[in-house]
Amino acid sequence: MPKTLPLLEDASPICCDPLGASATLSLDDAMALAVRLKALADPTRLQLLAYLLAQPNQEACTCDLAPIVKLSEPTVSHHLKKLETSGILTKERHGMSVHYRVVPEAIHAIARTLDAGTLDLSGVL
Amino acid sequence: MPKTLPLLEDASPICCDPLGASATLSLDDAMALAVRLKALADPTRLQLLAYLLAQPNQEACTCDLAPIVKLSEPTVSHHLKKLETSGILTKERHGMSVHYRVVPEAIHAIARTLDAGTLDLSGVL
DNA sequence: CCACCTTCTTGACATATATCAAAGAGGTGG
DNA sequence: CCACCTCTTTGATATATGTCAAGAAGGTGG
Repeated sequence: MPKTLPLLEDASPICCDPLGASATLSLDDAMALAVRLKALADPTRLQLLAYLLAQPNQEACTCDLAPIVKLSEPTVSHHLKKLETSGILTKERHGMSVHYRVVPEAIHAIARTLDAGTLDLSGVL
Repeated sequence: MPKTLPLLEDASPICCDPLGASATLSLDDAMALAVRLKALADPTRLQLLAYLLAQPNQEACTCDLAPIVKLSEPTVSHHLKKLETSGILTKERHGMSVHYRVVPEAIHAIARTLDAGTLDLSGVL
């Protein structure tokens, strides 16, 4: 008999109803959205993205992007890869250099999900 | 004489113009936006937020939120604090319990910044 | 094939983050 | 004041992430 009043042995706090109902956002969906937001949630990547958005065709090569953020090229390459694998950029070889281009729909889809008021994921997955 | 052809000793790659011009997004601005996006970029916090958004007044107490994500209360408290210090939630004591409430304008401002096409920060800072 | 340019991968390291158990802080009610 | 409830802080730990140097990979041009 460890406690003075066992009361509800298992759990169930008193302050509020269980209502463990609707998870509203499954863990899978939450992780999928989090991956995309994580890709954006870094100052370096935001600077790279802002630069790309400001270019005529929203594209640039790595050698243009590295000086912008004043980091080593391997580091910039790492960031660009993260943006690419999240679907925010596409990459394309042009001769020796590689051009990264913005995928505006990807950013739009994330913005719309946030603005929907319910974190609805339709259109993002 | 380490190299066969020194050429351009300092730097300046050949592939593209320097054009180191417009940074388009200052490091300060990029960090400010990154802090807000980082607050959202976690599956647990997205689930908490989705639950709050689905509540009548977009608010709930910690004891409601912990069972939703199946994590310990200290951990949930940590996540809620991160959302609060990013301006995405507000907190308010009601007797023994603490109620967290969504600040829709904060989420809206982030969504608008992403959707603007230039990562313009007006309205977010 | 060789020298060179651009980009990427690997390995190493420091920092940041998510998580929990234990203890503290704030509040209610006998 | 004391027992209890709710929530947060602290300390510890494991994992993830950002960064660079060094070297590899892909491509161009003599």
